[in-house]
Amino acid sequence: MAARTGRSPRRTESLSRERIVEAAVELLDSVGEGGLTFRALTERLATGPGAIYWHVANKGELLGAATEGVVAEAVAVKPGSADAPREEIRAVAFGLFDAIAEHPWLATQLSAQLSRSPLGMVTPRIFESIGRQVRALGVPEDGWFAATSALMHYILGAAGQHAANAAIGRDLGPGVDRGSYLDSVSTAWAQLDPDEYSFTRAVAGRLREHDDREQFLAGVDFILTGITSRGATATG
Amino acid sequence: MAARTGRSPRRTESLSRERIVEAAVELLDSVGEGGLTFRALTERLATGPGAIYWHVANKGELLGAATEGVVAEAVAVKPGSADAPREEIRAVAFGLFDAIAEHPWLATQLSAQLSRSPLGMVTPRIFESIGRQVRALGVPEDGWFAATSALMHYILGAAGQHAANAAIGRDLGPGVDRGSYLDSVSTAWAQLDPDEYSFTRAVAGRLREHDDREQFLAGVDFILTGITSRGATATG
DNA sequence: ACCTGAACACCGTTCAAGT
DNA sequence: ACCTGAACACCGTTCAAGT
Repeated sequence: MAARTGRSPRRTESLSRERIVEAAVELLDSVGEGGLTFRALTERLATGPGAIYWHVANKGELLGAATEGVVAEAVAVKPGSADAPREEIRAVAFGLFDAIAEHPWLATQLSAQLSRSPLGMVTPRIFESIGRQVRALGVPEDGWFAATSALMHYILGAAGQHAANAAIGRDLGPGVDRGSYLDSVSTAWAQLDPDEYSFTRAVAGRLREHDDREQFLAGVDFILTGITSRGATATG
Repeated sequence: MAARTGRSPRRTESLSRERIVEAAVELLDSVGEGGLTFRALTERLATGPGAIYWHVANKGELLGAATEGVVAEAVAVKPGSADAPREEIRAVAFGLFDAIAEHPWLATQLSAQLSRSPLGMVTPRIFESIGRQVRALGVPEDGWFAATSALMHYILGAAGQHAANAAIGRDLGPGVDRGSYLDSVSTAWAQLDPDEYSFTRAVAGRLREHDDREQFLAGVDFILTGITSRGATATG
């Protein structure tokens, strides 16, 4: 039976960049962005900080590698599928949506990462998987760049914000479920100043009913409609 | 002439939450997100950390207040204007776009802030200014929430990513201008693997030519088209 | 009520020394 | 080539003490 303890201190495999990044992802997932420290990492890997710095330049690079790994997995095309382009774009969008929901730290990291290095591989990877479907959609070539950029920006932005909202709902403690959390926000919106917030008050009820994924998809579809509608590719 | 030195150590006005937030914004603008430390803040305000903690609970609250102040200014409706709703939405979008371009730290903070407190005033403020125009656009009531959310998500997401890109261009050092930076990214994209990145390679040239604001606006217009096209408000 | 400033726990990173 | 672990500079935050 010799049950393995969850976190045995002995380290059999030697350290590697791969193992370090893996541990970083686990740490990010389990304790959040603030929980990824070199102290926690050295403990988990049963080593010292110097050993980590031998494989990784600094914390930023480590976060970059963690982000790239998770994103690569998320946007990977499922081998069998050859859906219509619209469906493929929805699939890529949901792939990222779910990845961010599963790894909430991705949201922050993606915006940080896209900024730090468009020369890195994260942006091209996402851009490519969306762009291929835009092309397949029959968008004229001079509209490819604008269409793909708009989709990518929306998907990353919206997925990040939905994930952030979901994270609150999760961290409320055992007594509060998602429904009652949305209720409280909805109620707060309904009590805003009637002059300054007439619109927000009017839709406060929708907040309670809305489905995150459905709403995320609605945005993707707005853009798809805009992209494929006649004349949409004209500039200016 | 008794010229006032830029940063005299004597502090005439007494400390206040307002002055602290103001100094935080200045610090964020001038030295970036990493530059906002309580050390730097105490020096600038000629005081001790305890004094700041008397007015502000912690660093998170300080960042929240800085964000809210700048956003409020950005989305404020210009009194004279009564443009068509489409133009108003473009104006709100550009207001946020420019605010983020001017205060790059806003991008990170907005996603952090929207997440931490939809009960706060940042989200409703943006939501309201966009939503009023959506209503004026004649979108049927059951589509208001989805349309406004999609626009808000796109605007915040895309503006943040454009600003991040712009920030790189800015930080390249005196020798490198924006044009040659885009050239280098464009060249890197053109050299990606032809099988894995056929689309990205094909549009690499567009990267060099593209105008950030124009492209940002194109995305807004895609969504506006999607929102106002027949049947767009039908759910799932 | 408002401010001072030393002190605390913790962080990322370095580096001489080991194998 | 790869790892150890003490040490360094810096961070956010606290709190007894002053006015």
